[in-house]
Parts: sequence; C-alpha cells; structure tokens
Amino acid sequence: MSPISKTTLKDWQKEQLKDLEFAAIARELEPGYQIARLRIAQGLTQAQLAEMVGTHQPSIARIESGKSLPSLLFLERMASALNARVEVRILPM
Amino acid sequence: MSPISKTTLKDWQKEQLKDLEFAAIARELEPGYQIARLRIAQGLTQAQLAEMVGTHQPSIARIESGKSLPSLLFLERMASALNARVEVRILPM
DNA sequence: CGTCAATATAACAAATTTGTTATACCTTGT
DNA sequence: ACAAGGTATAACAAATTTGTTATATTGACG
Repeated sequence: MSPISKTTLKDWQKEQLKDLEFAAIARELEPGYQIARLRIAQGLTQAQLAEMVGTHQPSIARIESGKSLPSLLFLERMASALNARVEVRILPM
Repeated sequence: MSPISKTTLKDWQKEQLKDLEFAAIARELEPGYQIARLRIAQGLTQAQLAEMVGTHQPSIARIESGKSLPSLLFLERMASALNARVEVRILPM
C-alpha cells in the first residue's frame, strides 16, 4: 500500500463514508431488502413467509440475500403475503 | 341476455366506464407499457431498441404486449437503453 | 389492391429462476 | 460446550423467461 498524507487520508475516509452511505441507500432500494424489512417488521421468519407464499425457506433467502434477482411474479407473491403491493416505475434519468 | 331496466342500464354503463378507466390505469402501471411509451417517445422501433439491448425484436414485443412478465434484469437492460432507471417499491397496502 | 414498415405470434433452444431437500453456518440462551 | 431457532448455501429438477429465426398480422400509403 502506498503512503498517504494526512489530508488525503481524511479525504479518503470521507469518501469511504460516502461510499458506505451510498451502498446503504442502494441496498434499501433492492427488492429483497424491502421484503426482508417488511417480513421482520411483521415478526415473521423466512420459513413462515415461505409457507404463506407456497414455497420453502431457501427461495425466500435467495431473494432477500440478493443471490438472484426475483421475477416480478415471485416478488408479487411475496409482497401479497405481506399485505403489500409491488410498484414498478421506469423513470427517465 | 336478461332484460335490464333503464336505470340499471345506466348504472351498468357507468360501471363499464369505470372498469375501462381502471383497466387503463392498470395498464399504465405495467412495465411493458411504460417501456413502450418511453420507446415511442424517443422515436424508436422495437427492432431498434432490441439492437440497443442486445437482443431481437420479438423479445421486446413479448414484454410490451404483456405476453410474459419480464425479469428485473431484462427490465433494467431495456430501461438503461432508453436512458431510464427501474424503481421497485414494495408498499404496504 | 399491393407494398412496405412495424408489431405480433409461433416454435424451439438456451439461460435463468424457482421448487425442493439436505445441510452448514451463525446467534442466543442455558 | 451444547442445543435450538433462524438464515445461508449446495445441488439438482422443474418451470419460466429470454434468444433466435421464421412467418403472420396489422396499418399506412401509393
């Protein structure tokens, strides 16, 4: 690792924080994270949600952990079980 | 068909209109419709968008016509080609 | 009517996601 | 340290979506 001056170190640390914040915000936008938040808020385990959805715990885990992007259909099944709806918007940047 | 009195007929017609409005609104929320609207607004054909996305015209047509629900990944590829982003929100009802 | 461009449909292979079972990996509490 | 509940990972079959080519349908225009 190359040496870093104090000021650039501070800048670097600030940047690291920004990156962390950005990552945190990005995570919150991910479908799996939103599902997990709702599920936990309702005091449900993955296994319980899975049964309500008509599947098994690993299928829920895969989505929540972001191991695979869910289909809109599966997302709607999960949301529905959590008394929620899925809203998809395609917004010009 | 059973006979209908004038007042129930009017009610029925009103209901039909409401249903049509609801259907129209529901359509606007569908991903495929949103993609189509953006694409047309930018003066692109399905074939042109397909090439930008790295696929072929029928794949675009399938989504726009709602013949199959797109994966989030494919939706993002299309949106990205149209300089747009996909926002997914799971909202408590 | 005939033609041309654009979209829809058909059909099948390829890729991805979901279903399913088993098991590993944490935490937490005893 | 052990046990138990919850989540993650592995592995493979089943289902769904996407890739691809060919063709049908539709609509506008001459």
